[in-house]
Amino acid sequence: MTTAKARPRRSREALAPNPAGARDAASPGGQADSGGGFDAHVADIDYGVLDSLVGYAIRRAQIRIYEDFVQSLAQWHITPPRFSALVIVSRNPHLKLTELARILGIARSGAVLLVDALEEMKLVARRPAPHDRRAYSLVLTPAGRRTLAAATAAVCEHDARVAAALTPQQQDTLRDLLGRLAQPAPATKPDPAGTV
Amino acid sequence: MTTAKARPRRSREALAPNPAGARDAASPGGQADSGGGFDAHVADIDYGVLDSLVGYAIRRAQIRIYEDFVQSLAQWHITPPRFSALVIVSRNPHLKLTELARILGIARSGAVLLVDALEEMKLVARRPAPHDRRAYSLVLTPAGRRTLAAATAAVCEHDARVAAALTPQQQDTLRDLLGRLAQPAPATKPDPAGTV
DNA sequence: TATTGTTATACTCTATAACTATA
DNA sequence: TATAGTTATAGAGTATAACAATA
Repeated sequence: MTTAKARPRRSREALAPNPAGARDAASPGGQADSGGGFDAHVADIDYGVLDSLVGYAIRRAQIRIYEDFVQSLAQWHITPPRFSALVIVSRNPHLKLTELARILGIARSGAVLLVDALEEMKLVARRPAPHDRRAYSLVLTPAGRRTLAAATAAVCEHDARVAAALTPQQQDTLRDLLGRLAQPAPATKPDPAGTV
Repeated sequence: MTTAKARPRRSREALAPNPAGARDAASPGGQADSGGGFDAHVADIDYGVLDSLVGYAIRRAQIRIYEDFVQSLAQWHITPPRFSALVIVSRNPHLKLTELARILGIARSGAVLLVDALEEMKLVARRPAPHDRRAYSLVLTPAGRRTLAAATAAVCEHDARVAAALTPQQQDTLRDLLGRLAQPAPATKPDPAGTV
C-alpha cells in the first residue's frame, strides 16, 4: 500500500512558530542519520540568497563552533551555557540568581535550573545573601574553581583550533566586526529626520 | 518557612549535557522576565575569557540577529529553518526529503516535520518522485513562490538592517572570515612536532 | 505592592530507534 | 540487504504564569 502517500498528515507544530520555546537551536551535527558533521556547502546545491546573508554566514560558523565546543567540554559535562555561567560567577562573585539570569539573557526560571545543575555537580554553591533573606549569593566551590580552570584551558584550545583558519590579526578584526553587530542597533525605524 | 533554602533539590537535567537534544538554542530575548532584549555587555560585569573568545563573539551576534530575524518574518510564520528550507527547495527543485535533511544538516525525521509544516502552510508540495515510488519530489507551490519572494525581501531588509553597523566592505570581510571558520578544519590532529 | 527564588506547565527543536513500503 | 518516508519517544533548552517568603 501507499507507503506514506495516502496518510492524513496531522498538525504537530503547524502554525505556531514563535510563541515560545527555544529561539534557535543552531546546531545539527553528528546525528546517526546525516553522516557526520554539518556540510556548510553541499556539492551541486544552490544556496540562493542564503550565501549573501551575513546572518546565514554567522549561523554556519556558529554551528561548526558549537559542535567543537561541546566535544571539547564533554568530559566535564559542561555545555556552553554552563561554561558562561561558571565564568560569570567566577569573575563576579555573590551575584543573585536574578542578576545571573539577566546577564545570561535567560528567564529566572532558567537560571534556577542552570544553577541547580551546577550545584549538583558541586561546582557552584548558593550562599545566603547578606542583607536579603530572600536571595542567594552565588559562589564557586573550590572544585568549581579547579574545574573552571581546566575547562577554560580546554575552551581556549578549542577556540584557538577553530579560529586557526584565521591569522591573529584577522581574529581581532572578526571579533571587532561581530562586536558591532551585537550592539542594540540605533533604532528600529530608519527615521527620516533624525533619531527617534 | 525557609523560602527556598531547605528544600531537596532534585535532578531535573543534572548530569546529562550532550547525549541529544537541541545543540544550541542561541537566543534569549524578549522574555517577560529579563526586561527586553539581550544585553551583550551588562554594566559593571566582568566577562572574563568570554570577551576574548571568537566563539562567544559569534554567539552574541547570533543571538541579536536571530531575534531580529524572527520578528521580521513573524507575520508569515516563517522561522529560520523554514526559510532555509524554502530557499533550498526553491533553488533546487525535486529534492528528496533525505537530501533536504542532509543539506540542512538535520535528521530525516526532522525534515519530515519541517516539510509537514510547510505543506500545511501550502508553501511546499510533495510530489511523487519519477523513478522511485518510495520517495517524494519536493517543490514549491505557486503560493510558496509568492510567499518566499516576500519573505526573501523581508529577510534582506532584516539582514541589511542588522549589518548596517558595518560598511559594505566590512560586511564582505565579515562574510569572508566567517566562511573560513565554517570550513571543516584541515584536520583534528595536524601537529607533527608542535602544539597540543 | 514589588521582588526573589521556585515550581508547574507547555512549547520548539532535535535525535534515536523501530517500522512499512519499496529498491 | 539497503533505502525513503514515517512514527513514536525522549531529551535539552527556554518561556510563561502562579506561588510563598521576604522586602
